[in-house]
Amino acid sequence: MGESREPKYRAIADELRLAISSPEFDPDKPLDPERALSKRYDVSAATVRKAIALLRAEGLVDVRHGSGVYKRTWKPILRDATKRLSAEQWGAGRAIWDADVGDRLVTLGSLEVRYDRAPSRVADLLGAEDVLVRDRTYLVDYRPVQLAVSYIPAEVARGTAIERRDSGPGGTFARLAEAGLAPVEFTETVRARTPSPDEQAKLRITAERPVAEIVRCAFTQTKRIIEVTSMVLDGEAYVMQWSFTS
Amino acid sequence: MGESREPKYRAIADELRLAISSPEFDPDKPLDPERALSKRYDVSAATVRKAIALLRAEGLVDVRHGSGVYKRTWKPILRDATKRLSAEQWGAGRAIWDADVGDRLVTLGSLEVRYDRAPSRVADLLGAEDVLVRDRTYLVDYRPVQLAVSYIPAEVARGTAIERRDSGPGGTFARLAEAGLAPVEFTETVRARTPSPDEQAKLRITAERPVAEIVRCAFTQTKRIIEVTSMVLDGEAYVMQWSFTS
DNA sequence: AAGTGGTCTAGACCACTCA
DNA sequence: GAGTGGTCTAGACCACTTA
Repeated sequence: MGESREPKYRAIADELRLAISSPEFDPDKPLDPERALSKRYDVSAATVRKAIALLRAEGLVDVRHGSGVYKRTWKPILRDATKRLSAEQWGAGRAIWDADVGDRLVTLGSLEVRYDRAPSRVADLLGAEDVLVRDRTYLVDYRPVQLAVSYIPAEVARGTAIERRDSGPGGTFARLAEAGLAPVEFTETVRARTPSPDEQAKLRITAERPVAEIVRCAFTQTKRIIEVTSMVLDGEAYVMQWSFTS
Repeated sequence: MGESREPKYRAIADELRLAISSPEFDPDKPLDPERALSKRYDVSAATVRKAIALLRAEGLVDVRHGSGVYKRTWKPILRDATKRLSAEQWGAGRAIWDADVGDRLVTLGSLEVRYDRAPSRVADLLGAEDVLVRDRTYLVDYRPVQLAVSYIPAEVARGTAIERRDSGPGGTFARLAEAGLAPVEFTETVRARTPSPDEQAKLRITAERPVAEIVRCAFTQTKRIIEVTSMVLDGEAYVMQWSFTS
């Protein structure tokens, strides 16, 4: 009996998923520890671990080494790239996912500004090797959710507020506009992938959890790429949105 | 000696990653089998498996049960949502990733058309419970890379070519236009996440490999949502792109 | 100090592919 | 049938958190 085509670790993952999906499940209390689950389901510890690894990849639990496995409570952040364009008119109040609409406290975790050589791909896009690099991390509720690195040709940035940590009201784009190089068109290129070891450390996620990588090119009126930004977002933390006309 | 903060399975993954990254590595020949690697590195089979699981999540290898582990050779497909708008002018020839520009053979793997009840979220968006569902799978090189499910209010689709498997020249949108319901504005909402068991089976990927879920709402001139499509893309197979103005 | 998750071993047996 | 990956066991020891 027990048809059991499904591996044990998947069956256990299914049960745990169901258990924590209840709204009554207290997110401040850990799940039963691995050893207890191992006894309850009468399987080896390794099998329980595989089940938990699955839930972890799905973003349903946070694992704290030495402490326990906790239900993850997280409302994703809505990143609306084209908000200024049309979101209020077309998309408002019609969200598919239960996401916060940008009003959540997104804070700057760290910021480093330096002159450097651009990575070859970025250099190709910008048509410049020497660049100003603005490298930063964003936090929500003290949790890192996004890495962003911007590249601007050094000749453009030199002597402007762009090279200061605080680039002033309106930020980098406002300064570019003042220099007659206002970005008017943007292209965002996106991949869903697994994080590099470096990104895992900075975002404090495991190798199994997906991230979205967004590379944004900002074009001036003369179709010159004036700024390139590479962003890496914790996949579970964000919902991204774009609007466009046919 | 042997500082070795790095777990063995990561070190082995690093070595294998390096080995297959060589352009000379023959993608038609499998890597050395697990048992051989286990001997070579003097570790248990489980440790080798963990290393290979990592490469698999990164999309670097394809594992064929009973056959072996193969280097994955795959150029991602460029999905340019706003191509008609501006890609030729602004983005052309300036790609960050080495992607095929849509000319690759993307074929229909399966297509099912039926009338049904809409999932509650879709019903909310459409303002209709009874819908025509167009459910399809797309292949590239005989490999499933995308699942797409479209929902159109039943009252709109009934009696038009939309309810036929072949919806005619220009497809569904052309038929909607003929009915005076041309989609003119689109909102695409995107998440990077892990696939559900069903999606894993259909896309033939494992739970660790990320997918991108895109929900597209098509608006008519009167700001009515006339069509909702949910797409699930193999994250490693696609590069997505959007363009917009400030 | 006690309890948690993280890594690892040395096996066993099953499911699948391929010549 | 020989060889491959997939699941699983019953341990051991280490790293980290909490009190």
